[in-house]
Amino acid sequence: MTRRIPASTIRRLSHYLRSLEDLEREGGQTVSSEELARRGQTTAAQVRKDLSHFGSFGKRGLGYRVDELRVRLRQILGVDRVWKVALVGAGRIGSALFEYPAFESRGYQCVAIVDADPSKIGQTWGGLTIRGPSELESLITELDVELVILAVPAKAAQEIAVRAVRAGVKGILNFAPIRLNVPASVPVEDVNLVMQLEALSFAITQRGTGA
Amino acid sequence: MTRRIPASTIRRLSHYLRSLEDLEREGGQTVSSEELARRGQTTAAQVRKDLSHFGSFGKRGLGYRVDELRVRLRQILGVDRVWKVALVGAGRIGSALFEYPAFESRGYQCVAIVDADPSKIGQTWGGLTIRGPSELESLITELDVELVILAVPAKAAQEIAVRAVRAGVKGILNFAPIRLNVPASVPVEDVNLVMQLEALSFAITQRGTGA
DNA sequence: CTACTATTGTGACGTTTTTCACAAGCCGCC
DNA sequence: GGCGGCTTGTGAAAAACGTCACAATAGTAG
Repeated sequence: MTRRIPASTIRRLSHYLRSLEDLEREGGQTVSSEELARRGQTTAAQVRKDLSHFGSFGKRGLGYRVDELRVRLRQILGVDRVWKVALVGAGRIGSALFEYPAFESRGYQCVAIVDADPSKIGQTWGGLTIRGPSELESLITELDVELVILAVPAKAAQEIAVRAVRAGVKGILNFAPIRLNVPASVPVEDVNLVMQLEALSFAITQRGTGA
Repeated sequence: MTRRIPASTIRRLSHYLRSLEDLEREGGQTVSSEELARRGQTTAAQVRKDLSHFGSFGKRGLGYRVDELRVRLRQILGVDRVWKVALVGAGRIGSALFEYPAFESRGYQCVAIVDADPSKIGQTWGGLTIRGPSELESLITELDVELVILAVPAKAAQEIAVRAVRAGVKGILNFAPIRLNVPASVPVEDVNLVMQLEALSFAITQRGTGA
């Protein structure tokens, strides 16, 4: 039923979950793989194959029950609970993230903010006081932080990452444009806007020349 | 020499380019596929295969000349020139992006800012006046905007996208959590932080249960 | 000039991911 | 209860992607 799951499957599951939430708001009771495919920019067979990695959730001839599949997907993705997050780096990006509504509403709860800038330390954002970097480990331990959002300059990122992992953090969302060196048991997701812009300029350039 | 290029290859090229820039700063003259692989979290064979899609840039026995390969990669990725960008949505995310230094330094020049909030229209950011949504098309046409960064709420995103494309925009960096419906000839890159967080929680959850 | 070292470029191979096609199963109707 | 329309779940086929191994070749030393 499950072995190694492709990263692309996970991305699609995430998208199916969003579609199911939309469907629920629209009052849909059941949905077919065909319909999920249409909303997810993929194929019906792909939807069924993705889901089949984890079990069989549909009824032949009928499709999937929207509420049931939504619950199952939330379990699979591990978002059927609250994740405590520490935001490290209270600059522009950090501030934008902190106010990002999709964030809290999806179970990612920011319980600590850390920044190195002395003029920021002690400020409060939405009831949360910004702490200094020296408090990183104690905050993680005491508040049971499992995820760190790393929004600090490249130079500082590696050190923070190592310390956070040592303090017990289980995953990192990394905005610094470097490859973090952490144990393989700690997943890291890189957010790399420059790379995405370059993918755009490549696609546009290619279209003009190549074909 | 070139057919259809995998998206993963493009991502890696982007990373090689960054490594080459680092190497140049460090004063390196030449570099082997081995060294690029080490810095790029991949294998030497993969590096050579990626590059071979576009030509043969190295010297056997010697490796690649850093400056030369950097120039070639910039051509391939289409970043050997300035791209004019319009930022649509001057909220938290838009503001963070606008100040993101990696941005301008890599040839993405923001030439227009648009927002629907009347209290924002007329403000200036770094010498640029924020315009209302009605001016979208004229700004794109008159300033030769080729890329749009879409940092508006989900509800508004689709309409803006269509209008931008009609006005001649060639690519979109989309922060709205929806799948934009635009012609296939216009590449869209989605920035989806929730998806990346869900990939983390999946990886962490899986590690605990599965194995 | 030859031998030796280093490292690329690439065809052959293996693995992973996607697509295809269809039997199995559910539902409603007569 | 049997028939027909739908839609899933899944092996098998195809395609995409990554790895391997090695011939080709640049440079160097003797």
